[in-house]
Amino acid sequence: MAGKRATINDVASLAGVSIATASKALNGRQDVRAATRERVLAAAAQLSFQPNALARGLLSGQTRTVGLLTSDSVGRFGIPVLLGAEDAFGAGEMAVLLCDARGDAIREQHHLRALLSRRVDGLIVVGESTDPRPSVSKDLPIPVVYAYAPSEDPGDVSFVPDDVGAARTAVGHLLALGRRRIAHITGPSHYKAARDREEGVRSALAEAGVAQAGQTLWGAWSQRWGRHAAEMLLMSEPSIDAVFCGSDQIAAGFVEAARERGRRVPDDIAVIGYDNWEVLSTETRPALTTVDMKLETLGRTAAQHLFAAMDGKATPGIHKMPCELIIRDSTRGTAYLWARLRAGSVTCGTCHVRNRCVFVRRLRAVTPHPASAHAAPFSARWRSRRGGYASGRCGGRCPGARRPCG
Amino acid sequence: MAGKRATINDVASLAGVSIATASKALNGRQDVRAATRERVLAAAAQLSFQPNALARGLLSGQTRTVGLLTSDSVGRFGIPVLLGAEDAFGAGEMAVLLCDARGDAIREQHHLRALLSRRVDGLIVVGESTDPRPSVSKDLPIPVVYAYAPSEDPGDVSFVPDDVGAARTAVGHLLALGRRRIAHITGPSHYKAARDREEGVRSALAEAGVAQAGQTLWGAWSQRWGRHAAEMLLMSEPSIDAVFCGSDQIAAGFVEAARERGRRVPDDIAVIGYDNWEVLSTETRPALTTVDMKLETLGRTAAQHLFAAMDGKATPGIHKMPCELIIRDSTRGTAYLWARLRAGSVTCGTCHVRNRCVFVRRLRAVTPHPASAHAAPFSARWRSRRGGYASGRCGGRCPGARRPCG
DNA sequence: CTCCTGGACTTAAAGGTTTTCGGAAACGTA
DNA sequence: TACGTTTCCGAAAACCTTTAAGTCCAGGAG
Repeated sequence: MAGKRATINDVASLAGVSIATASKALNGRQDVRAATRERVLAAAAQLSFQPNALARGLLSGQTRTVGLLTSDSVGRFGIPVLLGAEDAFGAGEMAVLLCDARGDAIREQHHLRALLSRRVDGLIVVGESTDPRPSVSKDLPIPVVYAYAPSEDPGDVSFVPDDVGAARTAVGHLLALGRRRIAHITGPSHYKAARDREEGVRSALAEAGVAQAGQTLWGAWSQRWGRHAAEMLLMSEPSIDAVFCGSDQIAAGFVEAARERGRRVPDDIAVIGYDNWEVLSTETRPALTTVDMKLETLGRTAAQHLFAAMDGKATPGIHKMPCELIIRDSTRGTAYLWARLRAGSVTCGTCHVRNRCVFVRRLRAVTPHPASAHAAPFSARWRSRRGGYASGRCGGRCPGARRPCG
Repeated sequence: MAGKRATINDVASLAGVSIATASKALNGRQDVRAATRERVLAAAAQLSFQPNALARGLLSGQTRTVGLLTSDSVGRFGIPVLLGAEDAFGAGEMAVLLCDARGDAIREQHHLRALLSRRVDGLIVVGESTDPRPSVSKDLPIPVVYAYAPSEDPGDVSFVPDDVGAARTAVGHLLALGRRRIAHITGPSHYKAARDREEGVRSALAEAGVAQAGQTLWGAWSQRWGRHAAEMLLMSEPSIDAVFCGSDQIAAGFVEAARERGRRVPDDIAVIGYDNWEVLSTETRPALTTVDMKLETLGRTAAQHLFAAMDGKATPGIHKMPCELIIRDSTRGTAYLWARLRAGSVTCGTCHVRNRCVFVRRLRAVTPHPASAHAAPFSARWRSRRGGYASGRCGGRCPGARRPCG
């Protein structure tokens, strides 16, 4: 801890100029001789002067600070959004004031007042589910953007994942693999996310003229429900060859129970999860094909639009952000991959590089529909060195991969 | 969005008093007639006046804001600490300014300057591992507290989990269960956390005069390493009856591989994890006995000590925070529980209530050493209604339980 | 009557910075 | 010398709130 903090006054007197000149020199403005500026800068460095953001903000009316109001940051969904937003802001000179209301409206009002009194330049409200939430923007002197949970007021700016589209893509993937007996297990029906995904499933199946295998099973988001549902489903619909699950937890439970019942994944039943919660999706065997909601991107986009709104360029409405299907071993099969490859939109589920994975390149080189190209690029020796868990990995040779695969 | 924000000046003139009187009325101070105060308050409400925290802070020199500097909030460990801290601050009128340096020292310096220029009253630095990190507190005009990762400077205030003690407790639990062939699988040896836990294991075993089964296996924190290590260990030390794992991921991998090799958990081998990462520890079968580092408590404590430090009551040094062993099915066995019960420190792994779980009460009532009391309170019918996964749950009847069990 | 007391209110300063405007000096031109 | 222009710098206002100090007045005591 040092003593008193230096003010521009101290800098000015040390440099032998007035505070006005010091201010101009420090802020790189005109009307200061080079030699004088030099002197001021030297004095500032000597005193390790830090301009007082409070005084500056008081004068300019801008604090270069935004509020991040979350209703439940314990939830897994708020965090990535928060990080994406922090990322976008941090790139500039913005700071983030974090408030967690814990789902309590009173506490939310309290935090809102605190943020307002701190004169934040903008506000991001991030929710814990995709169900619409009450607007806070009424009569607020600053722009507000909603992330993950949209505002009930369509005049507000909201960003949500496109659950309907993602479910449609997922089911399309199963159909392209040739699966025709497709079941759907999901969470509680009072979640809009569950209902939206169900809508996507229905629409994709209807479009293909395929009937759903059994009824949609509504339950919880948990692994336990996945196991339970698997038992019920395998009893009532023994002929299913694919399942779309509303969460990775459900999918992990399903895979476990199915295996115990003697069904192989993906050979007998292809399984798709949701959320790309990596501890589950990449660590279970087989690794789960799953929907990644790109929540960090969503948060970043929300932050960028908040910037735009602070410049007066608001874009009202509920913006649906595209999700991405991450294809892994639980839907191994190449027909669909091949089609996506032509369209140029295959992403390696491990290294996250588009069209670069050795696996995909090999696939392109060999044949339009190789029967089991997925594990092909890897020699038995290489696989055994890796403990046998390497199938579908690209062996770390992807150029530009974020992390080595395998 | 409303127009211009009201200042205390507007309030004063609307109420027909001077700004000094308005300030006094608003802040509930003496020397204001009741009727006048009434008038001012009404005016403030009418204009929805929010005092400008900037101006207030400029004058008082206190912003009632603290900085939270994290080196990697993506890590699982930073988040709970952050939440605990936010919790402690939010209870007062403090706000939290969040900065994520992403492990980059340059960026950290940048954020530090930004926080300083915003005149935060204090700073919490939270790290992503328990390895000591460089101090930032040199010549800082504000108090700093380190959470999870301690500062290299022993003169700073740091809070870290007591990894040594937790490992000792965990191994003590295994010994009390009668296990004598105890192995240890953990993460990379360049992690202080791994080395500390190893020290705890060694000390507990030495104290009991029991030799460790095989060498400590150092690897990664991943599920894959758990599987791999299990294969190696079951080959080289087939007689093991317990394993202490450095993380829940390792433990989950171990359980999976052990089961495939025909070993039952916990009957043949008792398994303990670390972190109490609930998606793994409660959802795997059997649910994992594991060490909970109480990171939220750690964060809260750090925040409280920051308050104290802001009052000049700093408590330098590295404070080791106690961890808690959460006993679940993967070490099912009652001898040890019974001993802990006498000491009054058994916590139900599901509902987190001390000594209240039906299981524990039943245990107390029946016999000092029931052979299989764990599943006893549950009728076969109740279990089948629950899908058979209910063993060890208390059936939701715990008084004061945070959430229904089972 | 004066003096004192205390209550109710106002004035003014302070806090640190930015910005506008005016002043002074230097220089060139008539 | 007189005057205009350019360059550099300083004085002061502004931002909004809090607070110490001061004013004013009514009422009580002497």
